[in-house]
Order: sequence, then C-alpha cells, then structure tokens
Amino acid sequence: MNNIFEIKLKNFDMDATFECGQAFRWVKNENSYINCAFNRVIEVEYNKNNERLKIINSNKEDISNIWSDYFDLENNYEEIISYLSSKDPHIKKAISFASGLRILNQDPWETILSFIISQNNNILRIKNNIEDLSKNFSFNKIEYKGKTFYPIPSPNELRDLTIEDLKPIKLGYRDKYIIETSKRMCELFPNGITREEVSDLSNAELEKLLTSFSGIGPKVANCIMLFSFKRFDSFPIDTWVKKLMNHFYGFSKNDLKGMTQFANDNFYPYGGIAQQYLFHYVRNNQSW
DNA sequence: GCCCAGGAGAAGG
DNA sequence: CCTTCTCATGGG
Repeated sequence: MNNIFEIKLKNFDMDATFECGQAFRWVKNENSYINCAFNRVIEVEYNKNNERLKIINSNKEDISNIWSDYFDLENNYEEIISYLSSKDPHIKKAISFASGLRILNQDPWETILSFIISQNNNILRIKNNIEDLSKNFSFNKIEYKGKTFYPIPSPNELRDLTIEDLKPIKLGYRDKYIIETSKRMCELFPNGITREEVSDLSNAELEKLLTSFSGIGPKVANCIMLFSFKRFDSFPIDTWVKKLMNHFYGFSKNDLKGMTQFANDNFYPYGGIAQQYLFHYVRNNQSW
C-alpha cells in the first residue's frame, strides 16, 4: 500500500492525545483512531515497540504539508517534558500520569467553531453538537471504509443559516454566536483564516482579534491560540483549571490574572502545554 | 428538583 | 474597572 506512512515518534499516547478535550472528532477503533479534518479522512495507529506513528489513507504531500505539522513533530516533547517537570512536583506528577500527551496543531476554523460550542458545555455534548452540525450543513462528504465522514462546515456554508435552521442541532444559546462569527469571518478572512495570516500579531493582539468575534471570550480565545495557532504559552482557564490552580498553587478561584501570571512566570514558553497535562490529570484521576 | 459542564455577554455597581 | 445574572441542553 502506498497510502500508508510511518513516522518515528517517541512516547506517543493516542488515547490521551485524542481524548483529552483538545480535539473532538477522533473516533476510536480497535487499534486505531479515525479523524476527519482539513477536508480529509485519516486513520492513525501507533506501535509502542518500534515507536512509530502510522498514518493511513494519506499521501506524501499531505504528510509534509498538513499532518507533520498537525502532530506537532517540530516540538521536542522530551525536552519540554523534562523542562516542565523540573518546575514543581504537581506538574511533574501530572506529566508522568500521561507523558505521551501531545498538543495537536489543528485547523483554525474547526478550532474556533469547536470552542465556541464548548462554552458552559460538556465534552460528550460538544462532540455530538459538532458532528450534527457537520452532518447537516457540510456541502461535502467523504467515504472511508464503508462509512461516511462529514467535514466541518466552512464559514461560507454557515453564514446564511438562521437560528431556526440550527434549532435541531440543539446548540442552545450558542447558535447565534456561530452564525454571527461565520458572517464576520467571511468578511475579514474571505479565503479562510490561517496561521500565516495572523503570524505578525502578538499574543495580546491575536487574543484581542479573536475575542472581538461573537461567542469568543478570553478562555475560548486562548484555546484557539493554543490548539491551532501554535501559541504554546497561551493558558486557557476553565472551571477545571480554576479548581486545580486553587488546589495545587493556592490561587483563589476568581484570581485569573494571578493564574495567568503564574503560568508565564513558571512554565514559559510552554504554559499551554503545562495546562493540558494538568487539565488531563485532574479530569482523569480520582485522587488528585 | 438540584448541580455541573473546557464561559460569554449584558447589566449594574 | 469589577461582580453578578442569564443564557440552552443533557447527564449525574
């Protein structure tokens, strides 16, 4: 088969990486995961013994142009883990709980859409909302192994919908955010928003741009920056992070400025990666 | 019935 | 600037 590619990758944990709440469309099979993103469908396996990531149903161009970047291969996680683990015993414990967790550099629009939906919501319902939205409003579909996959609908595919159109998806009050943000995204980025188009913006400037869209506040903006714009020092603060920052580091639960400052002082330039290890640890460990 | 979920926006101080 | 209230929906 010439559509299978293997990439050397040490210490990779598919379950942690695909189910930690950074991405919402990976579907687990017996020994693999399947995902629809960038208008493509790929299947992924990981062999612990020879430390190889196998990407199925792709091609050489996509591997170098999309997926190498998507799996964040340019970051050396051995060094990052070592650096962060030296900072304090809490982050060290969180990292050792799932050291094969990696940040995925996702499609910006998919990430924007996903995290607008994520507000005041739970991960299972977020997944269902995104899937229903794609099934109902994507212009395209992709067949793979006898199943149909629906790409994330683009801003152009969503901009002319009404709240009544979105009612069956049961997005709750978030439906109007999606319509308004789709409209404005078409105006500001008619060719789609990419990492390159905002590369000259500082973190503060990018956060200001993102929070100017309907339904995007500080937390969602930081998730978008971390999970699709390679701003690895972004530090999203949600209910779990508030709880963990209080429990581990003694911050009062409304001291968001203090938490952000702490992340910059202690984890820079990888505050977002530290956040994801901590987040995953407290969500999946009863006795933290 | 209550509370919570990867919060944001609006209103009021 | 800050704090508090409201916003759909579904699961525990």
